[in-house]
Amino acid sequence: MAMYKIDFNNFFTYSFSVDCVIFGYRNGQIHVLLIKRSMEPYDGHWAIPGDLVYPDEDITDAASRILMELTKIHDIELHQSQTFGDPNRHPQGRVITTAYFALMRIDDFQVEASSWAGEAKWEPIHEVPNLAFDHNLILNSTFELLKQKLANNPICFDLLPQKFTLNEMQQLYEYAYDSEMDKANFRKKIKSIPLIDHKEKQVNVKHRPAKLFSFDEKEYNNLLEMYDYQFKM
Amino acid sequence: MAMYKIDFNNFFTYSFSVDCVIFGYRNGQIHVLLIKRSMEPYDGHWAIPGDLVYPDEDITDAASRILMELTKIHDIELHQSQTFGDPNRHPQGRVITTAYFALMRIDDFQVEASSWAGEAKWEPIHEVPNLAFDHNLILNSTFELLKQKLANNPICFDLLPQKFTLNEMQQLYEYAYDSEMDKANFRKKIKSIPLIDHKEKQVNVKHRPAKLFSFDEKEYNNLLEMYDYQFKM
DNA sequence: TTAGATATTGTACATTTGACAATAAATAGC
DNA sequence: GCTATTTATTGTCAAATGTACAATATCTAA
Repeated sequence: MAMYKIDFNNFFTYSFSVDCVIFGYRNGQIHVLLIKRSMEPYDGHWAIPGDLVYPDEDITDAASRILMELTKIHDIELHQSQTFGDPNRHPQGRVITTAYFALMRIDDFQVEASSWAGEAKWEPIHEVPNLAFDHNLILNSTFELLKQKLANNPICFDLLPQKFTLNEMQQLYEYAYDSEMDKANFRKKIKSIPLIDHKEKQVNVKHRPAKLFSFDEKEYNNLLEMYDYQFKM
Repeated sequence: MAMYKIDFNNFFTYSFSVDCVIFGYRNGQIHVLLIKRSMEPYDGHWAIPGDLVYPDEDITDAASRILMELTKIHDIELHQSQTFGDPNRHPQGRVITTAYFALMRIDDFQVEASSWAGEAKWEPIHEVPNLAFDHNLILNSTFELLKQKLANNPICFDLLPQKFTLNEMQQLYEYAYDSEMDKANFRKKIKSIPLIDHKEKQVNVKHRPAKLFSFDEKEYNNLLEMYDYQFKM
C-alpha cells in the first residue's frame, strides 16, 4: 500500500495525457466514440478514450497507441485539437491533456473495448451524457473545431460512405450546422468540388434512386498544386 | 553540483512549458518579439519567450506570468496555438510545450527584457534567425494560424494603430497574404465591417491625406448578438 | 497656379447566391 | 399497362457580390 502510494504520487505529480475524440456518422447523425472506464477515478463513467503519454513518446504517437489499446481502432489520422491545463481538472494530481480528433466511417472498424475500457459505444453528439473529468468541455470544444474544419476542408468524405449521394452529403452539413439548405443551390455550390460520378444508382429505395459519387482525392491534390484552389462550403 | 544535478533531473524528467508568440506591426511588416537567452541551454540564442509551468498553475495564467516576467508585457489577451510534444525537442529532458499567441501595437508597451532574458527585440517575421529549440517550427505554425485568424476575425485592429487609414489596413492584409489588392474593391469589401469615421485626416503627408478610422467594437458585438454577422476578409 | 501624388468614388460586366418552379425517374397500387 | 406518389435533378430569374479599370477629389510642393 505504501509502495503503491509512492508510485502513485510520482506518477501524478506532473503528468501528461492525450484524449481522442473520434467522430463517426450514422443514421443522419454525427456520433462520438465513448468508452466506459473500469478503473478509478470515475470508475463506471463514460469518457473519451485517453491515457497518459509515456516519458519518451511523441504525443501524436501516444494518441494512436492509446486509441488502439482502448478500442482497437488503428491506422487512422489524428489531428490535434486543443490542450486543457486547468490544475484541478484531474482529481488525483496535475494532468495536462491534449485533445486529438479523427473522423471515420463507423462500419469500417469493429470497435472493441479493451485494456481498462469496459465498454465502447457510439453516441449521437447531441445525446452525450455527463462524462468523466472535463471531457464534456473537451468534446464540445472539439466539436466546434470539427464544424469549422468541415467548412474549409474536404473532410466530410471521411464520415460519409465511400460512395454517397449528394443528398447524403447535404444532410451531413445540415446536421452539423443545424440549418436547412436548398437542394438545387447545394448542388450548384459543390460544382467546384472534384467528385467522381460512378454512373451507379442507389438500390432498394422506393422512389427515384440518386446517383452515387465519391470524392476525387487525386484531382483534389492536383487542384491544390496547380491552382490556388480552396475547398469552401 | 550533485544537489543541482538531482534537482535538475527531477525537474526535467517530465515537465511542461508555454511559449508566447507575440506579433506586432511596424513599417508595413508583421514583427515577432524575440528574447535572447542568458541561460543554458541555448545560452545566447534568440528564442520565443517561454518557460516552465508551475505544478499548480493554469497554463493560460502561466503564459501571462511568463510573458510578464521576461518582457514586462502585461494585460494582453493570449490565445492558444498548438502543442508540441516531440520527445527530443528539449536537449535536457522531456518538455512538452503549448504555444500561445497575442497581437499588440508595438508602441503600446516599452518592452523590457528581464529575468533570464538578456535582450528583447522585434524582428520582421520574414527575417527571423535560427532560434533555440524548435522555436522556428513553433513560430511558423503559429504564423499560419494567425493568417487564418486574420481572415475570419477582426483582429487586424489589434495590430494597427488605434486610428488608421483604410490603406494601412489594406497593406496589412497584403503583407499577411503576400498578394496585392485593388484599392477600390478593398473598400467595397470592408463596407460591412463596423468602423468609426473620426472625421480626421492624416497629418504630415505630402499628398492628399487619408481619413482616419477605428474599429467599432461596440457595434461589432451588437451585430454578433442581434444578427448572425460573420467577419470575413 | 500647376504638377505630382495619393485618396476616394463610379461604372460596366461577370460571377455567385437565393428563392422557387419545372421536369425526370424510380416504386407501389390498381 | 396506367397513375399517383416520392424523391432526384435541372432550370429560371432577380439580387447581391466580385473584378477590372476609369474618373474625380484633395492635399503638398514648387
